Parts: sequence; structure tokens; C-alpha cells
Amino acid sequence: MPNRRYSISDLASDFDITTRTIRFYEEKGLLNPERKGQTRIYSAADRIKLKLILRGKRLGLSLEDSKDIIEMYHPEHDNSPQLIKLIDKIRERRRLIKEQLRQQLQDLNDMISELDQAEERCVEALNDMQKKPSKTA
Amino acid sequence: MPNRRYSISDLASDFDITTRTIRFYEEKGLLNPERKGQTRIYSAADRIKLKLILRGKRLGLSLEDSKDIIEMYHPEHDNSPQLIKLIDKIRERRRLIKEQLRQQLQDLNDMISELDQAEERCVEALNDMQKKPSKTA
DNA sequence: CCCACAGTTGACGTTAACGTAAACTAGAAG
DNA sequence: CTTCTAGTTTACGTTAACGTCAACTGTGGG
Repeated sequence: MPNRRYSISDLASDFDITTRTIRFYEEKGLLNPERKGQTRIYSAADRIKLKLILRGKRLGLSLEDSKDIIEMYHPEHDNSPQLIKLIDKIRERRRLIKEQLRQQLQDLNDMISELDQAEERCVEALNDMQKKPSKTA
Repeated sequence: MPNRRYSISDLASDFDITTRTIRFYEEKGLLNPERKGQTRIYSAADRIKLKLILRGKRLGLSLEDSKDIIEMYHPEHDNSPQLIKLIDKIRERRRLIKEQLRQQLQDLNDMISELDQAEERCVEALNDMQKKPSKTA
């Protein structure tokens, strides 16, 4: 059932963040939960938005970026010029993400292979020390 | 020739950062260039360290993390307990990086496929509008 | 000598993304 | 009723990673 409701602390514990963080995202315009009185009530859609935000964070996106992306998922623009602009934004965003992916993949592989080499040097140094006893021996 | 020397502005322009940034890294203990008088002189090794720092940044590492990693590349520890600890640190770091790689790959692929879907929805909406003329027409 | 230019230190400013604390309210439990 | 538990708003604090600015030094050119 996709019409489930969540309290703020439900979401907080689900995603292992604090309620302060969730309110902060709202303050920045990334979330707009319903209110029952003054208490926030979150929908399944809100939950997904939060997921998008956190994923964006892992990828190094700013909250502004995530806000942009979230807005791409529910086009309230029912006229074609807006839609065309949105499509362009989506394509541009995808381009950025792909480029970032390429760069990060290379960086990560480089770093791993350099760590491999560093380890190897250490192991060799260790072997050398065991053959030739140290001067303190 | 690996014994080239660089001025601070050489490196700054090479890596497209400011001299302030380079001095800041030194302040944080990530770099220790020679001095001629009070002027900083950078070696090829310093250049590589800087490269490591900037790559770390792209991967979302903190300067502290990068400092750690840099220290893995020149073990001044010539006794085996230190070396063994260092090897452990290297392996742990590699584990972290690999996990990060896995997560980022998944995040990026998810995000790209969702952007694809969002684009598709937009295009469909656009087509619908062209078939049925809008109410303002 | 004067100037421009590259370099230096030191101090304060800035931004993002929250943390922390205070002071309050509303509802359930004993 | 009191107490506890979530929730709320408002406001100030914090950290990382630099930016900006001021005041100074050293060096080569004309």
C-alpha cells in the first residue's frame, strides 16, 4: 500500500538520520509534508524524495542539486515549453552524472591499484627485515 | 627528470587551484615543501601528493583521510610492528574504497535509469499535448 | 631609486549542512 | 493532575575548506 503515512521519527530511524536533518530539508524546500495540526505527516512520495536526497548526498551532490532533481520527477508544468526545458535539464543532468561516474571510476581504480603497490612495498620491506636481522639484535 | 622544482604558482596553475589552497594544505600538515629563504619550493613528490589530495577530494574524502593515505606512501617506520600496522591500515582503506565504489556505482546507475524514466514521461506528456490541442487553443 | 611582481604570514569572513539547546504544545499513561 | 513522550519553532553554535584582505619582504628591470 503506497498510501502509508510516516511520522518524522519513523523516517529518521528508517534512514538513520536525525529529525533535525529532515526538518532542515524542509526548510530548504526539499520536502513539503502534510500537517495534522502542526505535526508533520509524511507520505510514500515524501519517503522517496528523502531517499533521492540521501542518494544525492552519497554522490556528492548539494542539496540544491537534489532539489533540482526532485523537481524533475513531478512536472507540474502542463505546457510544452516548460516540458521541453525540463527534458533539456534532465539530459544535461544525466550528462553530468555520467561524466562524474567516469571520473570517479577512474579515480577509484587508480587509488586501489596504488594501495596495492603500497601494500606490496610494505610486505617486501617486512620480508627483508626478517632475512637480515636488525641492528638492534 | 623527476627532480624538477615547482613554485607555488606553478602548481596552482597546473591543477587549477589557488595558492591559498596549497598553503592551506600545508597548514593542515599535508604538504611540507622545502624553503629557499621563506619561499616554498616544491618537488616532484610534493606534486604527486597534491595530486593524491585532489583525487581524494573528487572521491569525497576529507583532507584528514587524504593525509592518512599520503602517509601510506612513504613509510618512515623501519620497524616491523609499524609496518604491520600500516599494512592493516592499507587493507582497511582499500576495503572502504571498494565498498564506496560499489555503492556509488549502484547509486549512479539507479539515478541514470530514473532520469531516463523521467525523460520518457515528459516526452509522452508532450506527445499527448500535440494530439489533443490545449484548452487555450 | 622606484616600481612591479611574486611570495609570505596572519586574521577575519563565508558557505553548506547540520548540531544543540531552550522554550513550548499536545496526547497518552498512570 | 502529573509525568512522559513526540512533536514544534527559534536561534545560536560548529566544522571543513577554503576566500579575501592587509601588511610585509625580496628580486629583477629600467
